[in-house]
Amino acid sequence: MKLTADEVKDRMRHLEECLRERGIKVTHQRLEIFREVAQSGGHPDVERIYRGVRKRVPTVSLDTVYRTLLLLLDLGLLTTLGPPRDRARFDANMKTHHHFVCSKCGVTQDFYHEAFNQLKIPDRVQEWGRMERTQVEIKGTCEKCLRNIGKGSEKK
Amino acid sequence: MKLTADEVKDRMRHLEECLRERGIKVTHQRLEIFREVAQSGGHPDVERIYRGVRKRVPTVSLDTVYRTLLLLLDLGLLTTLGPPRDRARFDANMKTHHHFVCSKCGVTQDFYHEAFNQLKIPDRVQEWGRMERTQVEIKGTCEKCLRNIGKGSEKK
DNA sequence: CTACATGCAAAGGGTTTGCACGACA
DNA sequence: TGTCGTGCAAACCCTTTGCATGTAG
Repeated sequence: MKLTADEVKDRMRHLEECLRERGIKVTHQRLEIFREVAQSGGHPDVERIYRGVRKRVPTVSLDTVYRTLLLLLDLGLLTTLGPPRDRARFDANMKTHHHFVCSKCGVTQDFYHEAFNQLKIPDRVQEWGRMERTQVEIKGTCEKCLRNIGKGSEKK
Repeated sequence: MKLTADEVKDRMRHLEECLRERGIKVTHQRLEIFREVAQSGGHPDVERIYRGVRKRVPTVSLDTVYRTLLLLLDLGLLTTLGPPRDRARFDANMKTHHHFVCSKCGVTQDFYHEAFNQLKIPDRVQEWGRMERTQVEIKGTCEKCLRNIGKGSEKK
């Protein structure tokens, strides 16, 4: 579920704005790290983002990637799958979308589905805080893992 | 969202059945580790489960807790929040339920809501594998974190 | 009795932190 | 030019693994 080239450009502009507004410096590394997540389809983890960015910024360090991703999370420019922080996998797609997660191998597929975008949140839940995004998460076993059943562990 | 005492007993019986069926030994540790997750409300992580079990089985070791939780996942007796394995938080509540996750502090609240239990999965998604559970995940900011805004970081 | 499970300790990986150098504003 | 960001390396987790001992079946 890749963003288009134009969408990426928009998001980059938005990033620069956000940074300037808050007096946070616009560095080459921050731009490229964000670009890497925005361009990538899928839900890259830190390691994958690091490898991608290094192709364009060979001197970037792993801890800068960590620090930048946490910064982008705080700014609300990225989200994570599942609870934040812990071994996170990042997502720059802020359009409402939904997930199919394989409970064997953990692979996560995005999909769009209009009917899932308008779910009414129960009133008592509304009171727990400020609601920001509603996503449907379907857990199951992906085709690949189904084929592997009985052929030993496909984990990790 | 605690299970009742009776539900815990049922789940324990079910666990013993599952283990025996597969010729896996029913040990004191396995029973108590499962009980700990089943009894606990919330979504304990490994550390918390370890501390709880140690009150009743003081000699249990952390790696046994890890091994047992992975075993229980494989048997389908537990689930995790978000993708499996990575820094998992466990859930023994296999009834269909939904989550509100605070994107600041990561706190996760369960809720039941009948309308969310019967969502129709799009056909093209059905084809990706075997669908097992559909959950709605609402991300937002919890009351507590909203009150803390501007008072410095409330993270971690 | 035998195979499997456990506990211990050490190794392995991922993430965070402290500090001096370098780059944006 | 001053301040914030970066890179490096070491520290700090959390998780997994190897092996001898213990125990359920």
